[in-house]
Amino acid sequence: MKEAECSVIDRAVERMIQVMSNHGLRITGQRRTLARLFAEASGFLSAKEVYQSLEMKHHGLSFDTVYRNLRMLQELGVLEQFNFEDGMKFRVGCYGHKHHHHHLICLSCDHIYPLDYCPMEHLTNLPAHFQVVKHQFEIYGYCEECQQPDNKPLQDIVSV
Amino acid sequence: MKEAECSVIDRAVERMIQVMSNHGLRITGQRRTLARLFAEASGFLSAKEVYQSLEMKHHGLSFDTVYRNLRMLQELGVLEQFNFEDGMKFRVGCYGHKHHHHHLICLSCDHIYPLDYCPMEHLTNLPAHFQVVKHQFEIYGYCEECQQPDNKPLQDIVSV
DNA sequence: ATGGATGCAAAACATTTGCATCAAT
DNA sequence: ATTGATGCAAATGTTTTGCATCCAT
Repeated sequence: MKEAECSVIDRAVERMIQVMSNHGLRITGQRRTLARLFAEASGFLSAKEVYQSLEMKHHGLSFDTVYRNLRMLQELGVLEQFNFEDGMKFRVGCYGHKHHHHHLICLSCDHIYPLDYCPMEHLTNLPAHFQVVKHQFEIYGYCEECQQPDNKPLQDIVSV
Repeated sequence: MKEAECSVIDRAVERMIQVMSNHGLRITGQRRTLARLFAEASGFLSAKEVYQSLEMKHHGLSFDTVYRNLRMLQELGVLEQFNFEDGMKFRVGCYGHKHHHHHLICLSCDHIYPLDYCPMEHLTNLPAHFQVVKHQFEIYGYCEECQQPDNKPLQDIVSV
């Protein structure tokens, strides 16, 4: 990893730690590792993936601590939380990214690809009195490596 | 309920039952009630809601039967399945509707409002080699009745 | 030293599976 | 009568909670 990238990540880590500290929370080793994990992560992480990653450095780690810290970081606005096909996942919030974007998700290998398109920017006929808080836009399918002719969904072959 | 609507629903029920029958599945009383429930439902239903609804007519109903039948109908393409904020929900598939659409979901009262806009129709820069199977687009916020100034998400008041 | 963070155990909740029985075909 | 559908119980997986202990402040 290049030095420039390191300092970007380091700054992201410090920013997350600062938020926790500003809120009177204590900076434990696990929270430091957790912050670094998300600063370095390119995409979304599930609670299980976070656990498995932290557990390498912190033996005897328990799942509830992971959940508690994920929830805490989400409530502080540091992490974003989204329901995917296979469960809840987390990533650093929007302002930690260059810009807002969405994702193509491969149903076969679970890889996530960024999509530089946001439907909210193009949406015209939104009802006037709905106060938008957030939105979710995900495209599911098969990436180049995983494309197979027999990956066709069942709907296409059922006659109704 | 008007007669015309009844027959539309009746036809929807018969169509669903026909699909099950065509696949060699047996038409039990519960499956008949289940088909009618979804034919009459306007929006999405959770497994729990389905259970509670069926349980009124079928005493001693068990949850696993509900799950088995929901999964079966989803695999047959009769039902669509989506992960919402508060868990998995089901509704009759697209072709059972007038046309494809998305939803505005109220975070306060859980009501779902249709949105006649599909981002896939306007999407221009989709990577060439991604084979799209399905997509998800939901807007979360507060509907007219539920709007409150203090419904602001935490992110807006946290300085990072 | 104080109070928040942790690990442990156990609870809560949603979903799935094995198996004996029951009922649609 | 055959075989799939059901109810029951128990297992599984995920997330939460209570509590004693530990450690960052």
